[in-house]
Amino acid sequence: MTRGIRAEQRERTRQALVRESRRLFATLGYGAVGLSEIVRAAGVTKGALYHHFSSKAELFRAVLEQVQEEVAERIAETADAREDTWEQLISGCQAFLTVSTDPVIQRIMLVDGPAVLGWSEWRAMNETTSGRHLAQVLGDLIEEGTITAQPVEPLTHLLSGAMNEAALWLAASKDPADLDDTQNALVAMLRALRVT
Amino acid sequence: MTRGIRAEQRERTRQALVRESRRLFATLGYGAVGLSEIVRAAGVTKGALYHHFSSKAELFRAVLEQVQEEVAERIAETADAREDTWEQLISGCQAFLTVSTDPVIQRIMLVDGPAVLGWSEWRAMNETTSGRHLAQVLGDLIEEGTITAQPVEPLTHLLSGAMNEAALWLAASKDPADLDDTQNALVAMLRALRVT
DNA sequence: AAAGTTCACGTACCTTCAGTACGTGAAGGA
DNA sequence: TCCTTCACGTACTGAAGGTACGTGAACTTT
Repeated sequence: MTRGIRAEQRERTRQALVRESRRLFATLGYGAVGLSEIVRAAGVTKGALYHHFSSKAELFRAVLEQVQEEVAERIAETADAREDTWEQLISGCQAFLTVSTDPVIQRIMLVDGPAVLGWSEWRAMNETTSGRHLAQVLGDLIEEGTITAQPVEPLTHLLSGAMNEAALWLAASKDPADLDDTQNALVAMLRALRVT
Repeated sequence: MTRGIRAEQRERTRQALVRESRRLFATLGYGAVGLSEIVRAAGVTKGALYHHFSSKAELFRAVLEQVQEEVAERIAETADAREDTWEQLISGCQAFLTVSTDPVIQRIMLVDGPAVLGWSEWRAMNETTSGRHLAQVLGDLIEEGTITAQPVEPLTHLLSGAMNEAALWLAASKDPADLDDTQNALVAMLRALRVT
């Protein structure tokens, strides 16, 4: 079956819009990028943009969704290589710190994301991607008795926030030893959760 | 000595601008508040606003500064009541979680702050207020041998980020037990830093 | 295959917003 | 008393996000 020449073209323009706006949002920040700049880079007009997205914020939302999925995939890839649940947690956290050092991911996912979409919506999106993996692993570890029985949600937010902030700092830091130091401190804190 | 009727009036308008914009930024968010709305609420015109602040972002910066100082003061108040350095850390962290639950502080300090001023500048401001207290106490604890010797900065960012995110979650949560659960989990993680 | 319908845009326009240029009148100094 | 300074107010501008409507090619129907 042919996919239809029209549907094909539609998908191409949509992808061009997402791709170019992702690049511009990442380098200049959401607020500093105008729609005219985006459509010029994508080779279309504002009419096309508003045919695909109902607002600038929703275009950003589409970009953020793409970024989130990429991050989640790369983390899951690393974590799922391990058999032991505990080691999945450790390697997953380390993978997050490594991946999130990318300035592109930083600006879109960690800085502009909450401000543009509002924190609660940003949280909800996170929950469906990389946040779910963390909560899942933590829940497994509690169930198998590796870490102390306790509510999962507070723990998830504490760790997620710690890693977000650490990633932002690491990206701006110059000393390459900082990454090691941070990972060591993080692992020490994680170990605190284990039953003795 | 008279302070001068002109300097007095100047201060009054400036404070009115900061006060009203703080209220509006907190309720609607930085992006959704227009300057016209602010000057109308403050009872002045845009000419006055731009006489005091060179841009909308710098007005926000003044507001954020005020909020940061208030938060830092309230935390220092709680922490300094304790003699033991370790207990200063614990009570300070708990105070932060309590204070930062205020939605006004949330939106300005944690959500819009990094996006409007950029993360690095936001970090720098934090460092001069509440962030300094945390780094100070952690440094003291390392020096007195209470917690394991390690670089202070990674630790500071991990904890700071953990508390920021937890505060945002707590403000949105409905179960009052969440606060206790979070504080327990946080204290458990802090205890992990102690030398055995 | 011809006529009708849908749809993926392009064009032109509107509204609102941050920011600026300049005027003004009262406060302060000489 | 005259001159200067300064804390605003007024009027305007450019650009931004968003909208109304037109159009031609792709699909559907008969």
